[in-house]
Amino acid sequence: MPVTIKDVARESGVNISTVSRALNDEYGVHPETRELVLAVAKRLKYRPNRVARGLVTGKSNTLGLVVSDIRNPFFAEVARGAEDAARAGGCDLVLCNSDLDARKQMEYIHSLLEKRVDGILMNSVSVLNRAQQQDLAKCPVPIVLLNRAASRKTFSTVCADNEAGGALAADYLFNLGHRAIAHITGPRHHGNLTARAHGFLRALSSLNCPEPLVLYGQNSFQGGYELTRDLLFEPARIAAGITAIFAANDIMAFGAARAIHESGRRIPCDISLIGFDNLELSSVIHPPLTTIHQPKYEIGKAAVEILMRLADKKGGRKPEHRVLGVELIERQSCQAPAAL
Amino acid sequence: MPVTIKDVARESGVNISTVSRALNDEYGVHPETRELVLAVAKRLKYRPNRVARGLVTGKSNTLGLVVSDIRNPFFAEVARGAEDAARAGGCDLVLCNSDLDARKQMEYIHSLLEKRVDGILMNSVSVLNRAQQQDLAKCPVPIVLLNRAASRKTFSTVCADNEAGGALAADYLFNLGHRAIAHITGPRHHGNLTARAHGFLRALSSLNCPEPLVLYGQNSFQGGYELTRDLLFEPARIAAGITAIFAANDIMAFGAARAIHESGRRIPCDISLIGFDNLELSSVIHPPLTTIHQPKYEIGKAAVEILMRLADKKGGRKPEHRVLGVELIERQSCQAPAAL
DNA sequence: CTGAAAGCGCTAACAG
DNA sequence: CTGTTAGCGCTTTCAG
Repeated sequence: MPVTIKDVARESGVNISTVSRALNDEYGVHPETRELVLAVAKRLKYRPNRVARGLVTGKSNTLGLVVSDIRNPFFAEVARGAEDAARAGGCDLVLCNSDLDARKQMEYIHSLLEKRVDGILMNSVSVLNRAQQQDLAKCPVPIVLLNRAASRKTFSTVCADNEAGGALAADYLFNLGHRAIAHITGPRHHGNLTARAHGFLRALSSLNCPEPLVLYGQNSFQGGYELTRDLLFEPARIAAGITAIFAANDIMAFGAARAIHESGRRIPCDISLIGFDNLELSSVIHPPLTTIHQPKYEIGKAAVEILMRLADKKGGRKPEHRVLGVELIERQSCQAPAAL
Repeated sequence: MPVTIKDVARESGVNISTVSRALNDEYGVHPETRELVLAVAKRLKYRPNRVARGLVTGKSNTLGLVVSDIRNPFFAEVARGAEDAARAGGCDLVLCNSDLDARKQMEYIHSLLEKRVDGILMNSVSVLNRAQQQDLAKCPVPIVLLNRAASRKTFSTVCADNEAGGALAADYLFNLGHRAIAHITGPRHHGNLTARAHGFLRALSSLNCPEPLVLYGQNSFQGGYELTRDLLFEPARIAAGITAIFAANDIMAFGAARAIHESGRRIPCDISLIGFDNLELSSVIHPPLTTIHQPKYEIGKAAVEILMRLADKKGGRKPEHRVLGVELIERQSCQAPAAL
């Protein structure tokens, strides 16, 4: 039904390969012929069938993006960066939500491969078992891991400098005068969060600050809420004198804020609170949250750029690793401790 | 490089068309042959090339999703619903961010058509000029408009019952005892917001409530903030006695909350605030926002279902219109006015 | 039930 | 510079 290259060829009295060249090549076709072909194509509203082209070229100009859940504002931002970069490079992005489920994730990967995507962006590989990871390693297209440190040699990675971010938070709180600090974070072994904690603790210790209280829990609003509630309500807690809290991410910080409010304390007068991520909402809550900015958009963008470079040359596809800088965004959730 | 249907055929000693049938058809092939083929396919780790298949069948099993910005949590939720439904139906979803820019939007549409998507979900068509809309109308694949009332006969639509939502807000505030109410909303002519305002005003008037103050501004955090600030600070404002505000959406409500805080007033003691959308963040802010829930996930899901049904039968592709219900989510940002 | 053959729409040598 | 000829990997008649 739609008009094909053949129609254009017939209508302009040339061979279809000439049409193809006129439409794609920069040269190798007489200017006049090209003009003619282009004119006819336009008149006929010809739209090349990209799947046919893909079949012969072996490239689909499509990238796959596998995130746990696009509703997570972090990934939404990454996705936007990725999509913009993909579009700039002439690629489409297909969206997959894995829910961090290994089976689902593998299904998506295979589905993407069947569609012959040119590359895949993925936010986590850690839920996969050994066999699955090896399966992935011999994937025919390049894969870049979002938000993962450069551990696995087989995949490219893009992530923020989590350790530096942790250190930034430490310096800031310390310089404000805080000495009794708590850090609330997710599970004990979680690549990014662990790196943040590490940077935080190291910076504090090099500042000769008393060791902070570190609480592990769920990496979620609820987790941040519960951890903080425990911190503030348990009378036996050493935490009695805590003047500042560093939450491993903004979501947890939101939970912490709720718990702080409920305890009748105020931010920042009674307790300073600092987060990590700089989600858009962190400027929306009251008081606006001071936090460590992660370049989410740039992470997506960089990942796609790596992917497209890798997809281009069939040869040297050496994995590439990129660590992006973070920065402190000072808003209104921190101040010097009351005691000072 | 990857293993093709030909390899499977050779390896199992049958013709490629038999392989094709064994893999796709439910019948018409001898059970033993089928077993054999399936076994060989598995052993060889055969993955059908879906673009090749698409070329001959004319279907890509791909849907396009064009939203203004996936970072808008509303669309992220819609996208998730759409993706889940698409996946359930064996389709992929390609993500496009139009920024509500007409040119970009048309480029995406054409790009999607070149990829031969089976259908398109789109969140707005109102930025397009007449010619562009007509162009769209004769699009070879079905299009469903998200979040649009069933005005245009040419496209299918899915949206929430905005008017009913506005009425819900009105009843709630009125029953709480509020009589001096303000409604802050976006531009004067904005399909959804207008419908909300309409439902709100109508319900109030049928309740014999004094007419509320309606303020038009930007449909954004900033807009909500500025409108509310004007409302609270302008001494000349009739608004002196306002006890409740209905914001046309949660984002504006967040802005309003900020302005209210800054004016030294408290929610809900001094002013009640109700939003619309029920974004996830609305339960995160302090105090948790009472709002009208819109079934965002379901909107995406319904849209994809319509699309897939329409894409299936080449024949009767009558546009379909669906209006989904809304509901009041009572949290802590509203109470009876102090005067009572 | 299975094989042979045609062809989806396009690109890519290879001649001319 | 342009036409001819092969396919890309698969589905789909059409015979057998």
